[in-house]
Amino acid sequence: MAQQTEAPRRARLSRDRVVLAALALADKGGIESLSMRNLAKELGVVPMALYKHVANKGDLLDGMVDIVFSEAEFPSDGADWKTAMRQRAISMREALLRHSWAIGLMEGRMSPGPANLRHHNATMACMREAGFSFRTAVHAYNAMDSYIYGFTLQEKTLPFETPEESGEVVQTKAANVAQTMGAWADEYPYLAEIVVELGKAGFDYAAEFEFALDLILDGIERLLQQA
Amino acid sequence: MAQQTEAPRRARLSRDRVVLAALALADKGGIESLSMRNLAKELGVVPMALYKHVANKGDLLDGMVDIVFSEAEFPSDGADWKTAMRQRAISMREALLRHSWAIGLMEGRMSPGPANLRHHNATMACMREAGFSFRTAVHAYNAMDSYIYGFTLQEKTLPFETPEESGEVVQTKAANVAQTMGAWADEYPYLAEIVVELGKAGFDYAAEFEFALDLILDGIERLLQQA
DNA sequence: ACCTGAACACCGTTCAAGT
DNA sequence: ACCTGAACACCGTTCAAGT
Repeated sequence: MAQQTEAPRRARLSRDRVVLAALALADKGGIESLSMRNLAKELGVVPMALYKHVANKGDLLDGMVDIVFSEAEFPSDGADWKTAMRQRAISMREALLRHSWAIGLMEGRMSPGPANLRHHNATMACMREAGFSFRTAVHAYNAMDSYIYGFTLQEKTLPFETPEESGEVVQTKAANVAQTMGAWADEYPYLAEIVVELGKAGFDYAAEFEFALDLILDGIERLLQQA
Repeated sequence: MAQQTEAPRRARLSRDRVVLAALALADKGGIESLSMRNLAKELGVVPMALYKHVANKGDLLDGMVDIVFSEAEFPSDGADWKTAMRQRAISMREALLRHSWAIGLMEGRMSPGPANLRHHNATMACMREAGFSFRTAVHAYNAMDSYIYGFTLQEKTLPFETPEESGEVVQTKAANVAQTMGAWADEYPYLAEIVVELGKAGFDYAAEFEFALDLILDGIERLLQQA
């Protein structure tokens, strides 16, 4: 009783609490703001207390990445492969936008978590059961994931804003570009076109994502028809 | 004369020497081994000496990224768009493999260097002059770059080795996967297929890259025929 | 003009100690 | 069993001083 009122804000630590707090911290301030020391402060604890619940910072990142996988939809049994793959891609982009620090960490970690395994297995299952050969399914999976990771990687850093937002950031970059181009602006007319046109109209990331996604899905569909 | 023999290994610093040494350091030990302090040591100088030649670490990275752009081929005037784009993609992948620390930094920096500007302008020029509309050229450029960045991002971290190499790393991951899967191995048959098949046969990254690259290029070509 | 040295506010992690 | 405190070997960068 006395203990409970003495430190009411300091619930017992656990691996889940540590990993979820780390995820929230990275979402808010970016991966570079996630330090063991900052995380400890956020949890009202001394840095070393964390090491009772995660082995080290890499183990912490493993846990965070698996939460991101758990947020991405995966194909359910018997779904039409093309709509299932389309939905998977859109859902994965959304999860990666919510947690953009995760993009470069999704495939590289050596200890994949349960959500990771479930996701990859379900995606391969969907393609194989739709009639794709093993090798063609690998090609198709590679094409889609490379596109998803690459698109979100750019989306996270590109300065072009969505049509709804102001063009403030674009104008900063445009100013920098103009400065760098200096007197040679005439040398780069097509680059100027991009800066001007996308600065004016904005950049609809969701529509842009789906454009090339459908281009790739149509290409994959053709592989199935040939086989 | 005396000065020259007194400190023969310590040539005058310059921005170029600093940036090139930083690039070599990142290539050798990864971006996490590139610190201002390590770089200074490599150049036989005290950390603070670097700040006379680069404004800060971000400015240093800007310089490094532009060197990577300078190593990637870009379409020359009047080239056939499809072969030029194919060659650009292959050359960009090769440059990114040599400098894989750069993948997430290529498009985000706010102060693009001269090689960066030249590359983007030449690529847009090639598409526009081939008859693509501005919007379609943007769609196509986005599709290709997302794929290139995403593929190399995975290639840099994926544990599958090329057919020529031993399967050592794959077996480490396979062991980890098996351990995580534990008694539920039967739940993930399609994942097991990947681990077993690619563990046996290896993964031909260059061929895999070109497979989906051609799929995308064919899709883009169809856009031109429709317009 | 260019380089140095000391200092400040940070990192991840180990180790021995407290409760 | 869980948390703490001090310490070690690191970061990027500022500021005042040297040559």
